[in-house]
Amino acid sequence: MNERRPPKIEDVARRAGVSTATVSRCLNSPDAVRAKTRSLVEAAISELGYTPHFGARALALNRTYTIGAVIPTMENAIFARGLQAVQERLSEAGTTLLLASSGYDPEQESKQIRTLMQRGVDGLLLIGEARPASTYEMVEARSLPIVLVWCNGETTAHPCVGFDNRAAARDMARLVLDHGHQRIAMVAGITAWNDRAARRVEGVRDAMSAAGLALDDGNLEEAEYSLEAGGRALRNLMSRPAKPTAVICGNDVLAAGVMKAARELGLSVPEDLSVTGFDNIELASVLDPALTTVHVPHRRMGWTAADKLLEIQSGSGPGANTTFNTDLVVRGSLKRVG
Amino acid sequence: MNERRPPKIEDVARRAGVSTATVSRCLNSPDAVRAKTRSLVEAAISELGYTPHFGARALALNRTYTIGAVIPTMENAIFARGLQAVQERLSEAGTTLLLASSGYDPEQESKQIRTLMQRGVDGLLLIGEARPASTYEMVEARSLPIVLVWCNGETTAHPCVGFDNRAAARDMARLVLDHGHQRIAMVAGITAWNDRAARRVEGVRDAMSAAGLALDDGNLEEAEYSLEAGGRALRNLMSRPAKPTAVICGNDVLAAGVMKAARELGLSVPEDLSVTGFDNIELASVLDPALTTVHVPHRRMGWTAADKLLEIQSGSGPGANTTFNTDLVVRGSLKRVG
DNA sequence: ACGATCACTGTAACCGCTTACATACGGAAT
DNA sequence: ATTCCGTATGTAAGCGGTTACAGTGATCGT
Repeated sequence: MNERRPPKIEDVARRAGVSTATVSRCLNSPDAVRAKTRSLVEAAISELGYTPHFGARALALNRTYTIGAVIPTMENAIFARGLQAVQERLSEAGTTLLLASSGYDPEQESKQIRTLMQRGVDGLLLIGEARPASTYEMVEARSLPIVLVWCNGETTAHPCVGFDNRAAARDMARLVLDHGHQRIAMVAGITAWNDRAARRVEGVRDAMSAAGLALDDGNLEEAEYSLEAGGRALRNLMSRPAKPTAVICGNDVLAAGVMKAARELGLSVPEDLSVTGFDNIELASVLDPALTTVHVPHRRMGWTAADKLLEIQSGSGPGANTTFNTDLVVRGSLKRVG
Repeated sequence: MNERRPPKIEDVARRAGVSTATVSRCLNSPDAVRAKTRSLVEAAISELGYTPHFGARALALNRTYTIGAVIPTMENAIFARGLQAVQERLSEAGTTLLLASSGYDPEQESKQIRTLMQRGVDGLLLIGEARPASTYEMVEARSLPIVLVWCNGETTAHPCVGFDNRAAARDMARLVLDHGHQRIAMVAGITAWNDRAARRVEGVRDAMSAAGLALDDGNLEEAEYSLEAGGRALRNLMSRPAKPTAVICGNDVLAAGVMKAARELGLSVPEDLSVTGFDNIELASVLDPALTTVHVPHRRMGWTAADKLLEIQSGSGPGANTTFNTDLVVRGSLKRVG
């Protein structure tokens, strides 16, 4: 019943006995108005419960205090944690995060970016560097600030905050090799339009070639981001002549799927099969045996990305890329052989 | 370099040789304009790459085609999946989801709601029913449509889409009792301002009382939503005189923490200790043994909530609450005793 | 042939806020 | 006292859409 329209700046002005300009100034540059006037205005504001109209502000300023992010999926924990960090930082700066997801599909991603741009976001946060040139062009046409996360800028000039996926995967593969494994297979994420997955494959390949081993159709499986896909991949690998003694996975979820399938195949981990993951999500620590994986500093990545976005937005140049170090987390799923 | 300002409706009008009103009509009520004119305008629009200014639209219509949601946390999968579904449905209807998180803190939640309201969201989606009256009042003052999820409206008149947490927990407890357990403990989520957690405790208590058993300080632990907290809770329970043979957990994450801690304590699940969860997140199926838990139809809940929100928004009344059924998922972590 | 009716389209007011510019005022310098 | 200047405030023109209302032809009935 009580649906009276919300107060506007004019109502505040009238009540405080000043002009709308003064009210606006109280809100946007408080020092420009005398302390006495200001307290008058502030009283009126709180009595009326006034709050500026978002659309009107966006129109007048051509600025929304919103940054948009497109992540591959909300359903899995990897991005959620990083984004949570981004959000924390942004909200300290009075900026809101508008979140969309693409389902790992570059076309969907482009569509979502378009939507975000229509809503006038002040900046864009995207995962990884691999996407069609047309997508980048669309963003550049509006010269929107953009920051890429989870990558280190190997193939793009856009500012990046992330880590070296390739080096991290190489380290993990070396670790597995150091444990005496020779028949090593990899279950990777889908590498098409996913540079994180692709770099991880390259990293593993680097280390294996250096040891005189090959990673090829015979011992490499790509699988979408799910437990089931990981399981299928393992079954495929195990149906080949040279069964691996270790499986390096492109992420923890695939590794969990692999471990589950191994159990179903009657293989015990790590006695019959060593398994490693990537990301170090919570899941990794509750598996039995616990998963050997690569720890990625999600939260620091998120904070830094947010900071960088705010910087760029406020005019200062994008500055250098930020590349974090990753750490190997050695747990029970990896065993020495030979 | 190419930072020319985006085209406005006037540019389109000029190019198509019509007035801005006609362009606007082409966009908003296409039937009101002659087909020939329309194609002229549409051509101009696509040549210029015109896209309406969000803020201007919001100002003129006093409507943002945005609905806001506040969830306790993005970091865990339960809400992510439901929200993903909400988003899918909304985006089909041309509406965007603006997401915020409260960290399970009612004060934070209120703050986030305020922020969303300032941004002019057309509706609100909240988790659960328990929150300070002042929060509800704030929303009602602006007569904003609101839908609650994950609950069944026991304590509120607001429209709800969810399930009966109490009944589901009761079913689970009965199942455990039917397996012969007598010394049963519960590790619940924090129940303050969290009706889901509270109802689940009540449900377990219902079933136990009916069996002549008590759930009290001696065999009930509350723990925040994390593996570690679940582990701590189990250690507490196990340090008491009457060690339980089964632990019913308020959610899967706590259950995973309990199972991990059990392992560390040298207890094997389910031989020494049965464990059950709630939510049936992916995690439940990769645990070893797999977790007996309650399946909740997250996706359908999300879809339905989105539909209801759109309905209310478009004027039709809120209609009845929707209550989904839950299912017990029986897996290896629960064993018969006695 | 003429007015009535209908289907489109144009004009311009308005949505609520910001801000360039004009104005008013008080005090310091002359 | 007059001029000048800086500070605080007011006035009003946008920002880019939507839409009530007015206007314009074309069509139709008589």
